[in-house]
Amino acid sequence: MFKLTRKSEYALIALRHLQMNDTLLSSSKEISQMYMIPRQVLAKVLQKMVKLNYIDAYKGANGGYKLKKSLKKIRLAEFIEKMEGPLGLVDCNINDNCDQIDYCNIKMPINKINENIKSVLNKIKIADITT
Amino acid sequence: MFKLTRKSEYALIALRHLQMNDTLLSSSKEISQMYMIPRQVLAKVLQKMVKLNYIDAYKGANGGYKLKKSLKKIRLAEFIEKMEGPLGLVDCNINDNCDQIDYCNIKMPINKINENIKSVLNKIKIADITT
DNA sequence: TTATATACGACTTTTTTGGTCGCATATAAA
DNA sequence: TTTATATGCGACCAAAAAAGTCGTATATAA
Repeated sequence: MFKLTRKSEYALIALRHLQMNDTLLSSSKEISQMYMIPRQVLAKVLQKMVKLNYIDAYKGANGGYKLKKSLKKIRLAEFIEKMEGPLGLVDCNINDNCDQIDYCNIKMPINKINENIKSVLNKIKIADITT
Repeated sequence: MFKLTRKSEYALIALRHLQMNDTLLSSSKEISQMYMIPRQVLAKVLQKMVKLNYIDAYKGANGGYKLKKSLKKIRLAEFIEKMEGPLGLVDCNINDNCDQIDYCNIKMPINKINENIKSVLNKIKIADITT
């Protein structure tokens, strides 16, 4: 209703783990076991972060993941949006095929709130919440 | 993922309508038709707002709803929490029977973010987004 | 060559949300 | 006092989103 998906939680947990083990590689197996996260789910989250250039992947035996970007430089709102789509109080700001749009009396003001929330979340860096 | 439920949207739309028609009663039928909102769903939302003391209900023919509390005095975060449960980035802050809690490395910092978000949403009054 | 890692699409299950139905109760007005 | 029309509410069903699983391909260190 007004919270992150589990995938984003897993992502944050994984990022923190990678940060703490910055010198070595960490595999999805290792992380999933340590934090009781379903392996395959975590794997996909990690793969997504690879694509988003947050982390690097190394294939093959002894492979794993490693931070690519400093967590101090990743803004929270940006991260959430990339991981789980546009953030905003209501849908209509995002996908504009809303039946009620002609009758809706709260669209514009809600847009302002969305901007406020984004701005708050963008002042926060991932490192702020994992350190 | 990070937005209001439709019920809260409906609630906001209804509140605004009631505000504009402050002198008379508005029925759920009237509001549902005007904004293309399913009648029964809206009815429940209105009933909930009655229980929460935001609006007054008048039964019987010519009955309907009327604002009870000024929208200028209702804080957004408080409203959202009462309408759809605790708000926060992650569940674990709320319901503490989380399997991962012992292993989770982000709980406390996330709590701070939750407080930030709440504080932002609490500075906003319903009237701010319906006027 | 084998064991072990990532990559990824298809699929299923579970949970949450959205919406419907039926019936009880209250009340204004004919 | 009957009728039409409102709210109140619990049980139920449907749709959508989120969470999790499975199978298979590919890369690579030992």
